Amino acid sequence: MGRTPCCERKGLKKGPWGPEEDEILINYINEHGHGSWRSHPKLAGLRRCGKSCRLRWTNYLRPDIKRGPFTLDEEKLVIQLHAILGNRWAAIASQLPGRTDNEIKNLWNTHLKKRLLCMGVDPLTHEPVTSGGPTSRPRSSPATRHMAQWESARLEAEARLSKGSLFFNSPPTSVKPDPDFFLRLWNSEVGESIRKLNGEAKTDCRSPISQASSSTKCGSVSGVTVDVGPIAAGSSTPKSSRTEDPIMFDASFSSCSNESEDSSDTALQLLLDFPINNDMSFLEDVDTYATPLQC
DNA sequence: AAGATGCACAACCGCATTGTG
DNA sequence: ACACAATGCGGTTGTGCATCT
Repeated sequence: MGRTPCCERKGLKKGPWGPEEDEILINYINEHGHGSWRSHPKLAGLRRCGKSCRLRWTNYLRPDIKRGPFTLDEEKLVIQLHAILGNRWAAIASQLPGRTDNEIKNLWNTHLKKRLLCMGVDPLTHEPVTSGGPTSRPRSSPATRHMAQWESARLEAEARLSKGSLFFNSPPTSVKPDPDFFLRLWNSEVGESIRKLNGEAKTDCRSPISQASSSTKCGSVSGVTVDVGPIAAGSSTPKSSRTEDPIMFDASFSSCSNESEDSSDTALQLLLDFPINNDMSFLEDVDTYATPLQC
């Protein structure tokens, strides 16, 4: 579809960026804004393609990027969001201020995936590994059980959402489950109010989201007010679904059947109940689970 | 000490999506 | 409605560094 070849012109530099190039790019963007990435390198005097400039800026040079290792809260959040969203790194990154999709992707591929495997949890499905997988832990460890429980609720909810128009009023052709629903749910006032209720009832079992939101390290997840999107339109892409229409969401949410409510409640409840202080303690036990040799 | 191996991360590639005329 | 350009995104690769043998 009209894909434009990148770096097709001869003489464009590839590979690692040098400090001079970084400086040129930063100076140019500070002065002119990034504008059109395509015309950028030429105007800035860089022998790079626009795509390369954009990537360098968004993944490395942007001033709001948080460098340094991921905190435990951030890692927990990544795991939970991955269970909801799958490999949608940009969507996950949007919940972690200062972190880039590339960074999260790398974190997942180099650390978290292995650690989940060591825990006996399939990093793709977040289900327990059934056959003698690469785990030395009992398959029925609390973390495993809870993840399986969560996954089963999620799948159940997705199945119901996909077959029913009750939730989304989606066109008949749209049978794909919408994982964004959960993200929107997390970020919605509904989710927040339930989190609050949950927090009052069980202060020790707050979701990592709310925990992260109260943490100065992890930023402003709860600062997001309702961002629920056109559920009725059944859209599944983050960009197109961001219409910020809480009323529509509330209407859909409150008009759903008891069954659907049950499933979303179950899913949300599991999110809220996620045992961050206990069952996910494996994350803190880096020495035990970090290296494959010790699995 | 030197080579082999593994790991972490930056960058690239190519497809998908969105915007525009 | 269509074609094309621009941008976004996820998968993959390359490279430098650290650790191991």
